[in-house]
Amino acid sequence: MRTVTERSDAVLAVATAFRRFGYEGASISAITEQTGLGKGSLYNFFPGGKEDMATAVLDEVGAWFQAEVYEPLLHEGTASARITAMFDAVEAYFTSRQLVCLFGAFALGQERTRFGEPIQQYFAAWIDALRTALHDGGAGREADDAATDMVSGIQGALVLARALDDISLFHGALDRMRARALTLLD
Amino acid sequence: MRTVTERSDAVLAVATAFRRFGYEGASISAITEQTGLGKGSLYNFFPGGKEDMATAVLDEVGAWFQAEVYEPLLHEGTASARITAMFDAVEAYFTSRQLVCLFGAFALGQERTRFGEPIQQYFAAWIDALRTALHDGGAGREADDAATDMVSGIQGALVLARALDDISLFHGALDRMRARALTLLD
DNA sequence: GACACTTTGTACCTATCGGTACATGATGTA
DNA sequence: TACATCATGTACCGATAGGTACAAAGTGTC
Repeated sequence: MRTVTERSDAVLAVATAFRRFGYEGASISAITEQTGLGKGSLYNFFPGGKEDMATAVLDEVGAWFQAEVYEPLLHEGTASARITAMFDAVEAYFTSRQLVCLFGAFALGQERTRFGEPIQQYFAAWIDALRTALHDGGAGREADDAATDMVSGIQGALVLARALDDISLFHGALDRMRARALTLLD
Repeated sequence: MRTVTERSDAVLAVATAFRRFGYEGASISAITEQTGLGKGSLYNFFPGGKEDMATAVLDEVGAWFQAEVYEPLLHEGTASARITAMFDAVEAYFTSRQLVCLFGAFALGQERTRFGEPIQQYFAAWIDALRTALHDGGAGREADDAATDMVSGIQGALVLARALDDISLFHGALDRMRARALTLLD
């Protein structure tokens, strides 16, 4: 029997493959095995091949962050509630995805050349939204540095937690950042 | 004319190739072009092939950090001088190496499986040495978290500075960490 | 149930992958 | 200067890379 898939499901499956193998390490046959999709399906959904797949994956992840992280940071509730919600969302997101941020991982390799624009956009939008929330909460001049430090701190925590294979390092680092954010407000 | 190289020079050249292309992205022919060494030389110096090259590179970098960062953190001068020296050394090191920490980059990809042990060793030794210096300087119970936060913070700053292609983000982040370290001492 | 359209598996292509073999050239030591 | 040792370039290998072509099978619409 032949199972039929839609593109949006394929994107999610391919994202998992990239998280596991990296961009260069994800050969088409590795993607095939990981996702259960044959070459026919992959090249049907992504006519541009591997680069097309990666673009679609980055788009999907970027859209998710836009809707679930950046937008809420700008609009809903008090500043401290918005910032707490950001940490909660991000913690749950990466915890369920092997502690891999594809944008961060791509930034460290030569993939940065190919996908520089979406990578830049992802981090710039994140820092911008967080800075706004911090500013709204009365963080004043510190908002700028604090926003970059927190986004950077999350990336560093992902690296270290993976390196030492200890997820509690990730949770601990986020807890301390949450606490620091709250002291900046009030 | 034939130019003759020694292994230690080859290791440094190969390291540059891995920084530029990543482990999976560094094909033998790419390494050949980047380093100027032919296959004959490469497989003479590194009989085990690519994995052998990476092991040698990680060994070299690990030894450099041991001698230039961890040891000084444990021995020479006052705690604040030792910690300042660490930040200076690390800042100069990564600035002159395209803002790539090979251990961090490998930790984010599937290379982690292959090189898990040296990766773990690198970060554990770093955190340990820094914690000791902070403790010596009177940081008390905070020394533990501060040490992991700083090592993690450096990794995050590398990611973010590369992602936004803005080296000043790296310098700025390190300046703030230096300042924070000093407030923990005294 | 006919028909257009999308999804899927398979066979096949060329280029490049990592790696080996080995003759030739350079180097240091006696 | 003879000789052992180490470094180097080149030719070659099978396996796999990413990608194409296309016929068969599913799916939605009327």
